Amino acid sequence: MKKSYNNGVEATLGVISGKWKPQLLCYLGQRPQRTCDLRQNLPAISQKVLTQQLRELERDGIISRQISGDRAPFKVTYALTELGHSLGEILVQMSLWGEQRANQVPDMEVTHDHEGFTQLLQNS
Amino acid sequence: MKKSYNNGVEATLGVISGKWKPQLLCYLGQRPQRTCDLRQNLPAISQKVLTQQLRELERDGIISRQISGDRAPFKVTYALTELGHSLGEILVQMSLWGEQRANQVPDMEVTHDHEGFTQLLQNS
DNA sequence: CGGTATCCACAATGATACTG
DNA sequence: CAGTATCATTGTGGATACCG
Repeated sequence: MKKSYNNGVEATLGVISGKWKPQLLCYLGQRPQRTCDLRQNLPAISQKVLTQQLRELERDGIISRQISGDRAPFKVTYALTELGHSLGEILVQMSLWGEQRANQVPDMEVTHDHEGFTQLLQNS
Repeated sequence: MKKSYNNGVEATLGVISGKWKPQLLCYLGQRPQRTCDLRQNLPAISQKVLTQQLRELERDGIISRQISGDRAPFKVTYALTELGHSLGEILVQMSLWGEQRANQVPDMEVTHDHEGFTQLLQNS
């Protein structure tokens, strides 16, 4: 069945929305990473949800998945695709806007700055 | 309690994510609107959820709410704030990215183009 | 007209145990 | 090491009735 959105904003949100996706995109923007690397960067995520979010990003063409090894233990590496890199400008802008906003609202904080996402831009 | 985000992207998503928020921002970007106007533009939304999403946007400083009339029936008008307008560039970029993507994926369509959001930019 | 209150359905995320 | 299966929990949105 055909997926229909009212506007492009919703379509984009459909790709980057997800509890861990911004962080995953940030880390993968720096360099390709193995599953265990991602788990180390995100200790709080469960195996199931990590796989879920990665599968969705892969299905949407944002990241690639490459397996090496013929038998367990396998080595799986995820990397941003060209389409993934094309999200760079949007993510940087969103990051900057969110940071500015957090600086103006007392009860809000942003723990990591936008630098991670700017690197995503450069590597493209 | 202090709301904490890992990065600015999540903070921004916290503001614009919501089933009807992109459409609400699009319509309010054109001109201020009364509740009944919004309901007419969005026939499928329930009263409860409409109020919910508007309250959240108001709490986040994206829109303003003005009541006129001392007794029922009241007249309530919503309008984008300056902060709301500052989302314009991000929304336009997201809209464009989403449209391009829909053009490349067979099973995806975007029914309204980005023009609505560009008007949001001009009125600021 | 605009909004609230209640109750309900479903989607998204999480915990845990298990597999090749 | 990476992933799946199952079940529990939570959050978001929807249906309906009612209020000033």
